Amino acid sequence: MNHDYADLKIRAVNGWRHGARREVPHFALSMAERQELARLAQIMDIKAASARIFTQGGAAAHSYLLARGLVRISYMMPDGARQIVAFNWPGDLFGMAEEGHYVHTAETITPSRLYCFPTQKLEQFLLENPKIQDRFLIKITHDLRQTQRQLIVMGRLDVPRRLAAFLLDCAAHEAYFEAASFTLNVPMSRYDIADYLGTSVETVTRALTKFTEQGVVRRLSPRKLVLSTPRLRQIAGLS
Amino acid sequence: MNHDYADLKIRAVNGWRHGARREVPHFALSMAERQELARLAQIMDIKAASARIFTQGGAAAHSYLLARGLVRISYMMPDGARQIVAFNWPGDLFGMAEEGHYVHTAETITPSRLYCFPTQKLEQFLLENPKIQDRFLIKITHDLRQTQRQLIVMGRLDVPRRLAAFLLDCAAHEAYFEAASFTLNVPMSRYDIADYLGTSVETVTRALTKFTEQGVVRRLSPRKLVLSTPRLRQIAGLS
DNA sequence: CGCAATTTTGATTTGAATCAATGTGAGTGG
DNA sequence: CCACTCACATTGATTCAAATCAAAATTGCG
Repeated sequence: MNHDYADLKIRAVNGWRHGARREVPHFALSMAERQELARLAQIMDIKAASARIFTQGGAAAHSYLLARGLVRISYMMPDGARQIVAFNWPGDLFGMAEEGHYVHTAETITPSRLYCFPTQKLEQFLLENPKIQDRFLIKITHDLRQTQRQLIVMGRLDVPRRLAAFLLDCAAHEAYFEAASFTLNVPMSRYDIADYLGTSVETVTRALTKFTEQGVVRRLSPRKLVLSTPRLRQIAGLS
Repeated sequence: MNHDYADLKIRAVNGWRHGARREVPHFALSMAERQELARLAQIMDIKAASARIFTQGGAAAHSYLLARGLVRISYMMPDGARQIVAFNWPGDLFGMAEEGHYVHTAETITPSRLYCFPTQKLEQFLLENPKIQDRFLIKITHDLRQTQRQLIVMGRLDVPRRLAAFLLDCAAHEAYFEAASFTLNVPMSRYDIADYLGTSVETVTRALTKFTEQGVVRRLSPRKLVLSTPRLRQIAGLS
C-alpha cells in the first residue's frame, strides 16, 4: 500500500447555527473509495501564496478537492471590484465549471495541496459510483446552504455583525483556532476579508477596533486575535 | 398511459451572463424517468397566494419540485427581519433539509403545483438511479452558482444595479415577460423584492423611479413594467 | 364605491464609502 | 546589525447612498 490518502476527505454538515457544532465533521469515505478517487486525480502541491489555480473565463478542464491549505474563490467585476465568493478549507470542492468555463478565479492563500480531477473522467466515474456521487450531492447541497447563509449575512447584517459571523466561521477550523486560548490565527488579509464581506478594508478595521473597545476581541497582532466567541455569537445574532 | 408529466422538469443551465440565453432550458428527462420520479411523488396544488409550504425549523419530511407557479424561500432573523434567499420558478427544486430540519420557510407567491418527494424515498431512489442523481447534482450545482451570483450582486452592486439585475432575471421567465412588447408582469410585491435585494421597499421604489426618469423602465401599473433590457444589462453591468 | 393593502413621495438621520494620512512590521540588502 | 522599503493595517475627515420615520397617493378588490 502506497498511501491511505487520509487527506482525501469531503467537508460537509458544519453548523448553520454558530456555536452548535465545534469542529467540522468530514465524510467517512472508505479506504477503497479514497483510493478509487485518488486514482483519478493528480496531486498538486503549491508552496506559494496568491498562486493562481484557475481564472475566471478560462476553459475548465479540472475540478478540485482541497486537501491542505486555504483557497479563495473570487469574481472580478468589469469595473475591477472584487467579490470573494468563498474561502475553501480542506475538504472543500471547487472548480465546477459552467458550460465548459470557470466562472470564478481560484487562488491559494496559504501553501496548499489539491487533488485535481479531470472533469470528464470525474463525471463518468460518479455515474458509475452512485454512492460517491451521493457524497458529492450532499457536499454541493451543503455548499449551497452555506452560500445562502452568507447571502443572509450580506443582506441583513451591518458590517460589525458580518465580521462577527466571519470570525466565528474561521474559528470553526481547528487548524487556525487555538481553542484553549481562544486565539484565532487569521490567515487572510484585511483586503480578503473586506472583499468577502462586501465592504472596504477601512470598515473592517473599524469594526475590529469597535470589538476591541468592547472587549470582544483582543489584538495580539493584526493576524492574531483572541476571541470571545459567546459574545461574537450574540453580536452576529444568527440564532 | 395516464399522464406524461410534461411539467415534471428540472430547470438548469440558465445564463450567468445576462442577455446570453433567453428562455431557460430544462433538462430532457425521458418519459420513463419522469414516470419513475412521479411515482415517488405526491402532487400538491395550492390555489392561495402566501400559502405556507414549510417553515424554518420544522422537521423535514419532503423535498419539492415546482411544476407551476412561483415560490419564495425566506429566512427570518431573530429580530424579525426577513431575507428572501431565492425565488423558485417552475423546474426548481427546494426543501433539501439540514440535519432533518428545514432551514428556510417556503411560501407560494402565485397559485402553484408541486411534486412532493418523501425525503427518504427520494434519497434511496437517487442512489438506485445514477443518471437521475446526476441530473440532481447538476441542478444543485447550478443553484449554487446562481446563489453565488446573487452574493456578488449583493456584495458589489448598489440598489439600482441590484434591481436591474433582478428585473432581467424576471424577464428570463417567459410566463411573466411578454417579449414582443417588453412587458414584465411583476408577480411579487415590493416587499418581496426589497427582502430579496437586501434593502427596503422605499429604496426599491426610488430605484424604479430613477429608472422611469431615465427612460429605462415605463410603469404601466405597479406590477406591469415595460423594460429596456439592453439598458438594464448595461446598468447591472455583470459582463 | 369604498376600504385596506400596496406603492410612492418627502424629510431626516445614519452607517459606510471614499479620500487622505499615518503607523507597523516583516523581509532585504548595504 | 541596522536602515530602508513595501505591503499591510489603522486612524481621521468628509461625502454620500440608503435606512428610517412620516405621510400621501394609488390601486385593486370585495
